[in-house]
Amino acid sequence: MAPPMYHQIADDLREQIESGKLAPGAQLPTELDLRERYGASRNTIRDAIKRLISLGLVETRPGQGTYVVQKIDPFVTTLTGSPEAGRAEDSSAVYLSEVGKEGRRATVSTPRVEVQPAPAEVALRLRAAPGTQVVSRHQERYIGGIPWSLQTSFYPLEFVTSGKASLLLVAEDMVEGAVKYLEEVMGIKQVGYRNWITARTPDDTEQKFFRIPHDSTVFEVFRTSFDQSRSPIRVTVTVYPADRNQLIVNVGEVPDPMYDQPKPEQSCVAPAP
Amino acid sequence: MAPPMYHQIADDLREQIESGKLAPGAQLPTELDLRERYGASRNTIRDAIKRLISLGLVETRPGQGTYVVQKIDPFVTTLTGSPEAGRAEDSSAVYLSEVGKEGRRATVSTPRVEVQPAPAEVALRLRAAPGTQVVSRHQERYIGGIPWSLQTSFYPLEFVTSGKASLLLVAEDMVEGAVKYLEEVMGIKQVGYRNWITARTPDDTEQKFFRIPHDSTVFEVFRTSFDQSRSPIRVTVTVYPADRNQLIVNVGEVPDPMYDQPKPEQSCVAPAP
DNA sequence: GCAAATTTGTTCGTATGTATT
DNA sequence: CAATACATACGAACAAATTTG
Repeated sequence: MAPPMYHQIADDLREQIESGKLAPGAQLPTELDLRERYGASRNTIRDAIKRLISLGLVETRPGQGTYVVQKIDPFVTTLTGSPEAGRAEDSSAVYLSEVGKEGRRATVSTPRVEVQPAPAEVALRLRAAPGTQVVSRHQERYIGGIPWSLQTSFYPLEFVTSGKASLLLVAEDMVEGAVKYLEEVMGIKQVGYRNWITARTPDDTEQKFFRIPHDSTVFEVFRTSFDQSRSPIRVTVTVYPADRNQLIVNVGEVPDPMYDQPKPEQSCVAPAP
Repeated sequence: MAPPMYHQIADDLREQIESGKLAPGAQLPTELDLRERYGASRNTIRDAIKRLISLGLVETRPGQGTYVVQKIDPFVTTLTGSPEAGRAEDSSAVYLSEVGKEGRRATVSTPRVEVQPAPAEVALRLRAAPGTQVVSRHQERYIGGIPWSLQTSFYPLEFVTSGKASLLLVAEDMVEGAVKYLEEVMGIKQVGYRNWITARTPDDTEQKFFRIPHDSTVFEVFRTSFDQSRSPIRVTVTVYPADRNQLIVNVGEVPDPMYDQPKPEQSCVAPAP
């Protein structure tokens, strides 16, 4: 009934990491060293390391070695801004556990603007037929130089073909915010929005941009905005790598979230007795 | 620069699964069959299958074979109920994409009640010193017989030592809801709460209960409830396996979410040109 | 109920390729 | 270029779980 050897080796290394015996950033012994240390074959050692990778505890660098991951202070995004808010919700809502830390300002790439058929999940939320043409605005977002999220907003094509909101096609950041702009030129007022949160593995683009392994996890948040008549006016899809992002949802009256900023820890749900 | 063979094999099988050539529930050819089909060694075939597992496309059953996963209709939980609501928020907020489907009622185990030192993340949120004794109430929750979530609520021990809320120690489901009970016996009114959402890999208990692999993903939602004086009165930790759960956050006025219930699809963020 | 056949899980050894120093 | 370290791939053997005869 003994667990397999590569489990035991992984557990032993995990304990060393979590106890601090192997500090963040430190290099693990090479696979050949571990092979001797544990009296196992190299393949078995590699199986153990694969488990540590899937736990997010270590990373391997070809030609260099295996290293204990440096967990960065997570970015925390509040999803419940005021319904009228244009863009301030996102960037201003990023709290950092080390307050006043330098070099962590949010920056955004210039958007890539396209007219394309709406992906199925977007068409559904815009209540449009599958394949309907829409305007998409795609941006890469960083905090303190670290890849933070990938965001794409989709608008009905009528907004621009009607000639009223042609600025949506300009590949420049909308500093004032798209919500405010749409209200000014079209009289469309955002009265609410819904966030739909899922988790999945990253695609190739996301793996490269965030530099995360293929079997890691990303949050995918679909935000559908609605106007006075309860019609969808925009769908924004934001992808956050789960290893460096957390989400906050406030309901009713709550104190400032800086109160209870946790440190990275393990589970705290009581196990069975 | 060709991708390694186990990538190509995995991609080929993935295409067959996503095209429907290999239907959900169907058995893949055995490893020995695939070994001949692709002219690779068994270990290489197994590496390819491991990739499909991490994508959540297949599962292996020792002694039986490898099967295409049957994705169940996801459970969708709305995190933004009314601040005063006691328990109705959770169970009533589970929408199902196939409306009226039978056998999908939410059921809850009788709680396991303990007095224990607060885990670090809980103590922090209750603004108590680390290790402070708290009352914990732990429940297993199912929908239609399927393990849905594990929930543990933590209350300050003073609530019971003061003699006012001794029902918190009774190992029975609080049908009326704990929030309503606390208001009745202690005059504590919940005016708001905050959900703090993270993602991580499951621990042993969660792997067994949800029957998910060790490298899969769970949502961990910390809900801190606050009273009139902005003091925390309860911390509820809920763990949802990400393969069958999605979360909704409503802000402002939004239409009924049944409108845009998506089907399981892949990413819809436009890749780089 | 048991034995045999089937299928995946673990472990070893070895060789070669690729990335980094 | 050489040395080092991880990545890929092959072959083989036995163990453990499940189904079948």
